[in-house]
Amino acid sequence: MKKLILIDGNSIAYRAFFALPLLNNDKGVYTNAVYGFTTMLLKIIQEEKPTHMLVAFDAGKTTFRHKTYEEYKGGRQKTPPELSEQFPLIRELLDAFNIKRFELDNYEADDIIGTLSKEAEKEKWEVKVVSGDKDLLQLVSDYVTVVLTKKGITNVESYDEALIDEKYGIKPHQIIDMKGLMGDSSDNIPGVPGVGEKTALKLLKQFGTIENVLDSVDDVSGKKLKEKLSENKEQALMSKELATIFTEVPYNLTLDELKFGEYDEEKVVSLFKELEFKSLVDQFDTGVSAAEKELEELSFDVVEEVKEEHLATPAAMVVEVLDENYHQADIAGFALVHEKGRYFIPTETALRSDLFVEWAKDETKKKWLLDAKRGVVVLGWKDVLLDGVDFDLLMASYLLDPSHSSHDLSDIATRKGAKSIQADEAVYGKGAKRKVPETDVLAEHLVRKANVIYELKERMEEELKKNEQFELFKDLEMPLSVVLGRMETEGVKVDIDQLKAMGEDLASRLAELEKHIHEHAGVSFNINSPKQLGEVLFEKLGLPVIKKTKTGYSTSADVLEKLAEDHEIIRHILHYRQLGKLNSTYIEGLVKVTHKGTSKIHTRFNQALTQTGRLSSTDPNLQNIPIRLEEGRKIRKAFIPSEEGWKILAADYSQIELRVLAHIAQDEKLITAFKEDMDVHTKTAMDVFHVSEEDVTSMMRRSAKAVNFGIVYGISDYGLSQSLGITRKEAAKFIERYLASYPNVAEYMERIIEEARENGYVSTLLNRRRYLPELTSRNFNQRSFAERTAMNTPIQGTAADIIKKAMVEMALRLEEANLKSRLLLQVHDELIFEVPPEEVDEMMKIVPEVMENAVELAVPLKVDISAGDTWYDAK
DNA sequence: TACCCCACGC
DNA sequence: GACGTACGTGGGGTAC
Repeated sequence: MKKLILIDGNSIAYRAFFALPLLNNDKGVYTNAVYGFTTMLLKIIQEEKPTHMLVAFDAGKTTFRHKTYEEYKGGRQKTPPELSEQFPLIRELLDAFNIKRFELDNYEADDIIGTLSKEAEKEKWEVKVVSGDKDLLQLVSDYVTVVLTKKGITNVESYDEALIDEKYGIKPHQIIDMKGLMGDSSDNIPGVPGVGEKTALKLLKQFGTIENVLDSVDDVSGKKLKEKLSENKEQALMSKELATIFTEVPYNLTLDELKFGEYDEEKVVSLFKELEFKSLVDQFDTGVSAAEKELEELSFDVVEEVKEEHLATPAAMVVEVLDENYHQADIAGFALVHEKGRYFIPTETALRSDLFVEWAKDETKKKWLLDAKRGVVVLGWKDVLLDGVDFDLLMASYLLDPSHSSHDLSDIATRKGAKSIQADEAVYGKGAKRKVPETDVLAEHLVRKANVIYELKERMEEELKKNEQFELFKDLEMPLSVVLGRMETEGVKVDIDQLKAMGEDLASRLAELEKHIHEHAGVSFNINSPKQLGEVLFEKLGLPVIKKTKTGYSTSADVLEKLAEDHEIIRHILHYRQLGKLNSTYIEGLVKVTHKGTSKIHTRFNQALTQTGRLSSTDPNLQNIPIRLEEGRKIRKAFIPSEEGWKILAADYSQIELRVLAHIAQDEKLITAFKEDMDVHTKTAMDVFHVSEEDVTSMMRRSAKAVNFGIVYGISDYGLSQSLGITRKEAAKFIERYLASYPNVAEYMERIIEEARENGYVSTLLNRRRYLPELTSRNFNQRSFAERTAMNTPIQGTAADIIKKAMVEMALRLEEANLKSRLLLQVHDELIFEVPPEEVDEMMKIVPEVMENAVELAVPLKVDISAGDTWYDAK
């Protein structure tokens, strides 16, 4: 049975505002109406357990009723600003709860509610209307109940036909007749003077409707009343009209769209935190609430010896590893859920079973996992091949909405309205306390997880298909996770002795520098402490303070650069910082994670994290190995092929983002520039400064490059001003000139923002999505940020799509051609391979071919490639 | 342990 | 006008 709750947003907000004292949070934002609204909402959800919900708001000042009666709602007190400023927060709240809200010019919330309640009634849904306004009672029927606030906000009364009859002695449809007669001072509906509730009801009991009353005025008892009725005939009819809810509002919603149930708990909690609704935060915070929730009984078997019957497919599969870093990690246990049953399989039982191992590697046996790469890699380390992965809930969740910061199964389950399960953290503990629990606890938790995966697979795929993201999911990200898993498992070989030698060299130079700096300062202090450094520079040495941070003086590189002239010590400090970074992050950091026996580093690529679709790399991050300064670049000499005589081959896309921009914006000038393989920064300089190629100075090119950079990364005028060392105004002018030079780009920027506002999201070439709810934010910064994101994400995201596609195709090609070459790393626009000497020539041909033809754009894609003995030499 | 500052890559 | 402004990861310091 479907149950629809329709809430009169304005009415409830007003009630809440006046019922509660003016609360505000520490930022001075008033929150009492939001708070009241929230408690009301939660109560309704909890008590009514609706399947569908909608909150309607009044839009604007005038409605069609003003045409009938100019004075409609006249004389009303203006909404207090303390209340109006809370409406955007209420909208935000509803969005966080994934509750549809709706408002429409010319119509009141009542009319929207009326229309939808009639609609739902036709479908025989149960409808509850929530408001503080008695007018709504006219909607009551066999299917529709109206819940009116009594005192305060959570004190309510449900009206059905019987209660209306009991209270008023009339039918719901007569409510409008009652209003017509008695009027409504709050809406400035006149009614008939001298007629109040009592008289109105008496008349209606006798005559039924206003029309009948007026037609039979002669039969009305009381001389005065007769007179009043005759005199105010028109007014009474008009009043009835005004009180009548219009139930044919044109709306573009379907009832199905009002579905309620899946929402982002994180968003809700973070909004509650922002609003300082402490009690609600406690109630909602994931760990707590999930742990407290009663879990439904779920039966399962613990497998003692793997048999055929345990291995039906398709099967949801959990390969549990507690360590965040799954490389060479212990498996805590397995769970399988399929149509034949639910099973927990202890690690050893599974791994020593030939049946299980054969099943795992059988491509035709379909497996559904959460984080397939994790499962594949961890089993790979145990020499168990996992094939036939047919569904990855992690990837599905990420593609549907990358903005969720957690893809913990319990979070996904909550969001998607699946059976709730405990968060891993609640079962395993966190930090130092994290450990494998008792077997029965573990077994049940794993089975529950597999069960959720099993439950959600179809629905997630449906959603992906609806979004036209199924191909992206199935043909790109899923195969890519296998490719990435292989890259991670393969690892990159490092020359550990060379790293250590560089470290020793750095250490001694750092000691030298430290001595110099302390001498210059006249005091011994920790140079790595921004606090101590700030005190030395700005208090002891009295250097001018350029910038402050929240906690003290800023000592960032750009600040220090500005002080370089003022004191000799600054150069040394900058150098110290540079070498210190190299030593701690890159030398010590890399040595720490290099496997002793194999001298290899196994990073993990996070495929479900960035908002744009790029990958990220952790433990260690191999996507930020130094290159720009020679000193740091030398680190790359330590990255070597894993086999004697092999080469490192690096292939990078040239200006892929700007090529993508040229394509998306269909900008002829840019397209031509790329077709002619021009230097794009020089070309930009020519166009922006209106000079010929010969007249482009290095300064102009540098500026043009910075602007192009800004376009690609979506930086603001402020960001551009920082990178060019100019004022914000100048930077803004610069951007303006750029856009004037490339009108199609300017047009694209406008169009994409408009489109994003309409759709609520932007997409890439391969339909990757990013939702941008802040585009309608009342906060200038949030909105501007969302606008830049709207412009930038399709560019960066499409570039990510392209290289991902190239990776998947490259893996296929290597296999087909039976090549020994291996893909090792991806650095956003660059692929790193290790290649046996006899394959170098072939790879130098194949790699660019695959990369350049990954997709077809209006401009050619260009790949630069080179090979060398180390990563350093592949330049 | 959580946060800040700083710095590396794209 | 809006006062904070590409995306990531990681190391070191510091306050709790």
